[in-house]
Amino acid sequence: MKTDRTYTISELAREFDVTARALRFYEDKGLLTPRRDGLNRVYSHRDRARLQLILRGKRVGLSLLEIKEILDLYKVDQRAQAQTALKKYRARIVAFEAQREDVDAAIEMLHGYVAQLEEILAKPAAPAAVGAARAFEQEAKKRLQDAH
Amino acid sequence: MKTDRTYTISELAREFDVTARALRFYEDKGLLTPRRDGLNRVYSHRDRARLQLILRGKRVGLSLLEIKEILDLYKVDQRAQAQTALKKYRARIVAFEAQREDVDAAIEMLHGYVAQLEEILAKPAAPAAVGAARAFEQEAKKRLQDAH
DNA sequence: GTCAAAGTTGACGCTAGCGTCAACGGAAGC
DNA sequence: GCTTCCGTTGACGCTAGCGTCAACTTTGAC
Repeated sequence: MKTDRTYTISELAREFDVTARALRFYEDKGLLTPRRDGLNRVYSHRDRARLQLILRGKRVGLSLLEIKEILDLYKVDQRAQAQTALKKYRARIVAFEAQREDVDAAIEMLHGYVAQLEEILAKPAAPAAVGAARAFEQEAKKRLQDAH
Repeated sequence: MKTDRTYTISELAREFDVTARALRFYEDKGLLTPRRDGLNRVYSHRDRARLQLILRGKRVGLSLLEIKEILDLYKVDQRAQAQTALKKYRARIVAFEAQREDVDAAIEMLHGYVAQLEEILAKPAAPAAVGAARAFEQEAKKRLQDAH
């Protein structure tokens, strides 16, 4: 596993579609600590992995501080700290599971909306009963409103 | 279904554990539009439902603008608009599914961390081989570090 | 009447998470 | 030499999402 490749700041920025400014910001906040070649930042394979975790954390709605906390729990090497780390991780898991439920609910809701819109669009003013179609639309609209 | 009960601002605030300030803010941003009794806001059962959606949206990481967009798509009543609404909803569904994957991945990751921490804690300096236990801890620690 | 509780509308403040200069330093091509 | 990238460190700016007064009204209890 020769993963000793390194990256420049703009390489990483391009790869993950963030700006170099963001990477420096994460460093300021202690989330990344690339080595230096003179002044220039040199990102290792592990820095890259951390960045992935940071971005994933952001996508699921964590603040940079929360992400840092999670990453920092690795520094644990005493038993007492391991205990509290464990607690925190477990709490996070519970929170994430709740969030997954929210996401699932949102998806379901949107599927419902989509289905209703599809129904409406599937009725392009029926030739034999325009009035009936109109009535149906009104009804569908009402249901949409009521869902609100 | 007699759901014509109404709510005051502080009732809703308490129920959903947000501040009255937040509710007024959502109104400013056009996400809620309660009726008025003089100056006082009167929230209906539908306002309450909208609030639930707003908060759920926030929990899954949507901005207030995005939430408003989704809610506003209901106002659609022309076919052309229904088409674009449909597209937007579908795009949202795709985005949410990606987010669910992120959440699942995060949960899995944390489960991995927890398992490793539990292993460490399950080895309280074995009586017959303290040295070996120490070595194990070092190894476990190394693996944790490498995961980073 | 008056007193407290709950409501109202501004208006200003604050944090997070960067974007956007400004001013500068090598290194590489010509 | 000069220019052109790519990088650096400040420093200021900006938006979102409220928190927090301030100053006032309305309403019910007593």
